[in-house]
Amino acid sequence: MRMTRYFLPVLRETPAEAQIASHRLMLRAGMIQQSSAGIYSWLPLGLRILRKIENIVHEEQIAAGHIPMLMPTLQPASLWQESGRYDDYGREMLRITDRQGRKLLYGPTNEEQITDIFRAHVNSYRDLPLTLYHIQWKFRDEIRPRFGIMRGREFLMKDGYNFDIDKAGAIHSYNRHMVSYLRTYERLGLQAVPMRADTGPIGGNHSHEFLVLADTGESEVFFDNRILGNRFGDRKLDFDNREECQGIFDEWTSPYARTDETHDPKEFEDQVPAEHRQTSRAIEVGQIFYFGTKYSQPMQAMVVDADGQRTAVHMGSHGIGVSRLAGAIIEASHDDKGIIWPRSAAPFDVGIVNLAQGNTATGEVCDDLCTALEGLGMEPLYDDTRERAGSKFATMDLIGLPWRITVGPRGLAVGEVELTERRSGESIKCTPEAAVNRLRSIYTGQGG
RNA sequence: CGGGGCGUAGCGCAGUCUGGUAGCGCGACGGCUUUGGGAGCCGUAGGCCGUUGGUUCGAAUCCAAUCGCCCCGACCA
Repeated sequence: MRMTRYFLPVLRETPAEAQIASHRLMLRAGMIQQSSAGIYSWLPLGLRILRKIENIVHEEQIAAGHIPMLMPTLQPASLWQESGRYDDYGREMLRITDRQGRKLLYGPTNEEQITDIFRAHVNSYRDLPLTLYHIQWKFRDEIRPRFGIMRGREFLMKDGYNFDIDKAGAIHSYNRHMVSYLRTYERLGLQAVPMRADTGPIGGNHSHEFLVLADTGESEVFFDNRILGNRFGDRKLDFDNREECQGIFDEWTSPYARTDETHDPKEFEDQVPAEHRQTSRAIEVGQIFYFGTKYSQPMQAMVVDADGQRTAVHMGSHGIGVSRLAGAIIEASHDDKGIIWPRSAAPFDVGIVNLAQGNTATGEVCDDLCTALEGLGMEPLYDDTRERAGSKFATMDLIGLPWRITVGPRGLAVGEVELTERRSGESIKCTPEAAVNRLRSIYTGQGG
């Protein structure tokens, strides 16, 4: 992508309303623009990041055997009256009346909607287990939206719903979600710690939240810091194997880890040696619930079991805040110059900086680099503007692409460009071909 | 919703107390000189001072209402 043909409205100064790093940097990097309180437009760069995160979430859900679909943003009030939540949910629910006087609401979550779909089509235990999910915009009319997209009113969330014949099956679904979420966060370069949580308005009696440690987080958390060494890594796993999933679940949930809602100071002291007790602020980036028959019972989502008896299905729901993850990654990965994207979420893979726009030699090399990188399936962002070097570097640092190739007349005179890693700031000087090869080996593990 | 604050050019702000024809920096645009870490000089464009009503000869400034936004708290992906 050539920058002169792109839309990248970066800001040199920080808008006054932005208090935390992610909000500041998202505005400055031209990722988002506020529309009204807690509601944002996603500008082209921001959209790319959102899509990258979404894709990873999709891949991990599908790997776990979950099935994608899409439900609407607007739901009929009648479904929520059936579950009893139309009155319970309170003022966070945005209620809308259409021209016919029908009551609608902008969905804050989709338990009712999915249960309605399920009960219309599934009648037998033979069709279970089933887990459906979607990634869709949600609206919660927060009392006080803040911190940019971290606590927006409109936000993009992946929410999944499992249907199982009994509690044991639903607990396996719960564990499977735990594993799929751990893998998702790890791919995004985040260390998210599962912590025992309250169930809130979703209800139920079994829930974990996933928290990314960050000073600007809204939650206070208490945990055994030995859990920070846990990595999923590249281990293989059969998601249908209950023991394997339970093993991963146990591995990640046996160390003490609680949010302030469930924290018990006495248990903390009893279970965790003083040198491992840690307290921190953290950002909640996901939550999983098992709630049994809370919705299936009132909404009559029944199947016939192996004995021919009609029985309410056991359900759970599972959410990852996709738009919030964009902010959480920035909170966890930035410096005073700007964002540092992990490769998996970066809007472009590499930035190409032409230091002498208009110079035939540098122009040709930059064009060739773009062609070569695109040929390898990478996405370069080519700064072909007439800005000065300092300004171009500052922009690249701000938007945080993992790699930068700098092409200038001085280096080209000896046949060299410069390949710089954003995270470490380390540079090597090499031929353009060598730079491409280096990136190829990093991105595909091939060549050299 | 309780408490605090703010709406003046695309962005950051001054001017408001003490009423008198709207200013600075950055950015944009044009020219010249520069050109490997946010250049220099000269010039240009851009504002119903959030909105409505009032006081006044005169309102960004005083008064009232209203809309919006931000921060702290209770709620949440």
